[in-house]
Amino acid sequence: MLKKLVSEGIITDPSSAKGRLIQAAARLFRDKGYERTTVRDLAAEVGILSGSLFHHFKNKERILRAVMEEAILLNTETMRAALAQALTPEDKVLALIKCELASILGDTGAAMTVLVFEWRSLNEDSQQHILGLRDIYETLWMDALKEAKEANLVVIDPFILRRLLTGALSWTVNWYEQDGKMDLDELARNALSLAVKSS
Amino acid sequence: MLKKLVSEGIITDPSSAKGRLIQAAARLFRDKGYERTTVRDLAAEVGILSGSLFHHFKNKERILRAVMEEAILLNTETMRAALAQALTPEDKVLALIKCELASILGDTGAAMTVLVFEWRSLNEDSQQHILGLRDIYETLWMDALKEAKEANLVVIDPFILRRLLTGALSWTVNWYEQDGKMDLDELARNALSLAVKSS
DNA sequence: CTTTACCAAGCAAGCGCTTGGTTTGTAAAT
DNA sequence: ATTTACAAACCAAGCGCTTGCTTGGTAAAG
Repeated sequence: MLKKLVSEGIITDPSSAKGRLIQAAARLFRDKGYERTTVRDLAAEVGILSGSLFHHFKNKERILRAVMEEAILLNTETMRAALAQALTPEDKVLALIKCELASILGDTGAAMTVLVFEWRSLNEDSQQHILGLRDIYETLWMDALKEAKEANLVVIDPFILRRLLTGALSWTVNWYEQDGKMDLDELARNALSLAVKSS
Repeated sequence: MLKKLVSEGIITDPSSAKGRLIQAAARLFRDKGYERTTVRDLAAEVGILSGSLFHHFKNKERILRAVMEEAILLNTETMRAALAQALTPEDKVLALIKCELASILGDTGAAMTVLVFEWRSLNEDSQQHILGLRDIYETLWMDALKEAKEANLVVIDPFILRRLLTGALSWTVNWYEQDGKMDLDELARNALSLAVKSS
């Protein structure tokens, strides 16, 4: 999945200098916040001087944008693949919940957290750009929830449900412990029980 | 409610210079973020020079702390008052949901948003201090949810449920429109339907 | 011999905060 | 009623530091 996207030029190779920079930026932006992270912090993390950053990105904000963009693109593809395996409407919703939790709590977690918490630091153009990518992602969700609604699995309006779910799932980053007693699948089932009536 | 807390010295009078400063800070911190808001922005908003801020607060971080502290104190009292009126376990949960939504989407919304999004900008001491105030607030929630669980209104573990709900409700600040077709009560009922089985 | 990736040095602007002094509000003393 | 005393609120100026970013040049790779 990742390899395919890299070879297609959609996502930067994580082993390249630029790719390592994006990953380091995701971690730093999550841990210290975008504003509190200096270009010197960023450069030190990948072993270069601060001025050299601007060979790869024209300014600091573009680094933030790249972090967010690659996270969305990767997770949209992951979700599409998972949906292809799911059969029933309930399976699809569960698959989406699992994917979203995995993206938030797994490898791309730093970038996803940045996507949620550092939105304001993007300029108008970048916000518009990322918003476009998010629309694709959100369409996958809405299609699945509408289908669940038609199957009477869901009582609330799908739009409202999606938004309440977005909050509930995003927030897990603030409390869920990867090594605790509850594994990701159980968390996903708990979240599903909020959304659907049966099961 | 507010008057009582002001007269008891728990909350700063919003019409005083310091009070207006706290309210302006809440708005600016929400709209631009804490780091992006300068002490000059802050001072201009209340019509003084930047240096004069430090007569009221010893540093910028203390302003952030005051914003958060007063929001929690006020909303804890509001919740306590609402709980006193609720009879059944389901009523209590609905009352808490309404209170939390009102605090996020109403007058104290700016401060509550800051509380969620600017946590990292507090120093260690302040985080500890605010955490203590949050514990009181959260205890009210946990008592109500445990009661609902015992009454078989709730299937999930109350701790997990509270955390999923926290996210779902906090997130409303990013999409709910005050003047849209759905009023706060209907939103609250939708949120309740996530949490409890009946109704 | 051109392109890519970096370094070395530093600039201009903006930041939080300090300092010393002036105004304003308040209340007791005359 | 006027004066005296004092603290609270604010101004004017600017210091020391950090910030994102630029510039001109070098090393290495193909």
